[in-house]
Amino acid sequence: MLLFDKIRTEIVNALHRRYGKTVDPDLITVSPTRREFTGDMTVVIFPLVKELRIKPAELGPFIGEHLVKRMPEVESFNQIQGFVNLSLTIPFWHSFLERMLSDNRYGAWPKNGEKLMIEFSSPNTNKPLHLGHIRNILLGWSCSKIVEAAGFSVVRVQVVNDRGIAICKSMLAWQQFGNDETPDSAKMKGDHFVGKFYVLFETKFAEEYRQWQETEEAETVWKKSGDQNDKRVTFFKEYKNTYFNEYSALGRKAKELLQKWESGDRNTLELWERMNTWVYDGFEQTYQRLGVQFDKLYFESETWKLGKQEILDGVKKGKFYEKEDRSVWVDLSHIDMDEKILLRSDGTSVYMTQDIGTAMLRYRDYGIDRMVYVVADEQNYHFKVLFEILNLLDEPYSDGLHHLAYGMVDLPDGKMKSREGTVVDADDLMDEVIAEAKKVALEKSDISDLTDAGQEEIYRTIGMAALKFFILKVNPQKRMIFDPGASVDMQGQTGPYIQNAYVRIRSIERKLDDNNSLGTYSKYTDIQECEKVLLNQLFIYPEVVRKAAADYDPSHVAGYCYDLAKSYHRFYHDVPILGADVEEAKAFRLGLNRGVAKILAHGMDLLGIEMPERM
RNA sequence: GGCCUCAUAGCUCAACUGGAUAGAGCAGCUGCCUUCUAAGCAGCAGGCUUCAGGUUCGAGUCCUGAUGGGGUCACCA
Repeated sequence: MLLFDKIRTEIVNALHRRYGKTVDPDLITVSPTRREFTGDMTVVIFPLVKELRIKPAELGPFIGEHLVKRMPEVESFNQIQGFVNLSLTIPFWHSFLERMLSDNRYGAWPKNGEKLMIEFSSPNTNKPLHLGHIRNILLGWSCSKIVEAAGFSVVRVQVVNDRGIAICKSMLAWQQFGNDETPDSAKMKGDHFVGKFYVLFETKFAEEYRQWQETEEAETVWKKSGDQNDKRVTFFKEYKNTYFNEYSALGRKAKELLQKWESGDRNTLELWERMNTWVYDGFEQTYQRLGVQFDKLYFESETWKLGKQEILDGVKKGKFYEKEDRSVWVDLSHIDMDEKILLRSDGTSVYMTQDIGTAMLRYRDYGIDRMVYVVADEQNYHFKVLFEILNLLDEPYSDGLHHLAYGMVDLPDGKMKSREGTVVDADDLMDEVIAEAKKVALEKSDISDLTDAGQEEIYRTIGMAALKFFILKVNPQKRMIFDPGASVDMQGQTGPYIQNAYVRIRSIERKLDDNNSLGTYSKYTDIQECEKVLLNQLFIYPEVVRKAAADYDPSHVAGYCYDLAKSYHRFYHDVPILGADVEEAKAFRLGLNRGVAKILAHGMDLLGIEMPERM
């Protein structure tokens, strides 16, 4: 922020002139003054004390007096130990408010000329989206908005995992037990419909496996395993994968389908396309309800063969090496990492191969400077390796790679497990929060003069705000516990609480006369504590955006919006706005009113949350 | 077991990246609606920041170790 930098520069110059030493501006921390002290900006001078070997009792007054003298914005200062608190002048705050009200881009930073691609969502096409995806999608979307506000051009993409054994399982189950049913005939959302067959496959397979365990063949396998320390049940639990690959009839058929798909069998491809289309229809509805869009979809069915050529080129350049069995590896032991396989001995690709190819393809498509992957933290190592490899290959964007790793979402009683049916479905969840919002609204609010559609729209807005805010307020890195009960809370540190502040503002605005002018407040000097707090917070906003973008962390914005709303509620409670005793106070408070509304709406938009006019 | 990561009020989360007396919400208890939307405001209570050392003017934050969660160590994705 400009003022912060100005203060730092002034101090550096003054110290240089007085003591003949040039100090690093980064040594000087300038931050908003904590509420319990008087002042607006605080300079921490401890580091300077150390550097210059001058007592705080001498250095503090010197810096304070200098800033008061040299900066017209600085009115006075006080010092407590190593903290110099600066108070800014009232004209400064007046002109700030005027500036932020008239600047319709306030909060956003100028274009920085860089292009950033962000990948999020990236679902499999065999199951509907669940709570884990929701965290991913909300994070991805919000980050994309935040970095956009911080000056980047943004490309939003997802990689759709539309191939592989999983979708083949759904296809097989549909062929065998589907009776030509379709989402229409079953009156189901497409993704749920396909997911139903995936589950059906797993059920049938589990049944088959259980029966097989009674056979002599199974008995022989068990005895041969030699691992008699384990219990029989434990053994077969772990043996499941091997069974699928070597003995299971269903497993064999599913793998046959996969082979047919890979060899381009027409019937298989048709079915595959048909079922995937159902799934996309379903996903699209979910994305729309979540309010997110993508600029480009990359499909694994199109990218899975990419990367192989680059790997072979890399071998020629000596970046990778081939083992005796012709598999290709990269050696990262020089940076304390393992060897990693890049091509199988039969020459086929692995996940890493494909990711390398996809990265290159994206660069060709868009010429990006930065690439952000929103993927759960269980894949930390994978991305570490991927980035090292792209680095090794001297890819032009390799300095701008970032894995936005977020923690998994747990339920109050533990992990979500599909096997135990504890997975929280995305669509159900949205239905629930909206229903809850409606319930609460029917108790507390009076919007009955609106049309039914208008009312429903408000319930939707409030419910979605509760859900989104509940998820985004948590630091992405951290594992979070999702308590369904708490997620529909509408009081306290919640989305609806913030919306309520906005609605109060809008209600006041509506009561204003048609001439939208606020009146002049330049004579208003008796700024109240609760007003000062709002000014300070509005002033900080661009810095919050910058920091959230630098950290790829929407929780900074969420926390900020909550704090601002809280300060507003207090302001609203403590001072009359329309009924202010003097004209300039009314004008000033209306200005604050409007400024807060503007920033709340802007900040919440960065979180992908809409603001209602009434609630 | 190796590596990575997390641990803050009963619960869910903050703490401007090393700064002032660690803050919010929920849950519990008290007050405040004839006045701009009470989905609000104010107050009470709740803490040896998991433990033990270290670094320095100063540590929830950095270093070492311990304990306890989670992740990852596939020619799976």
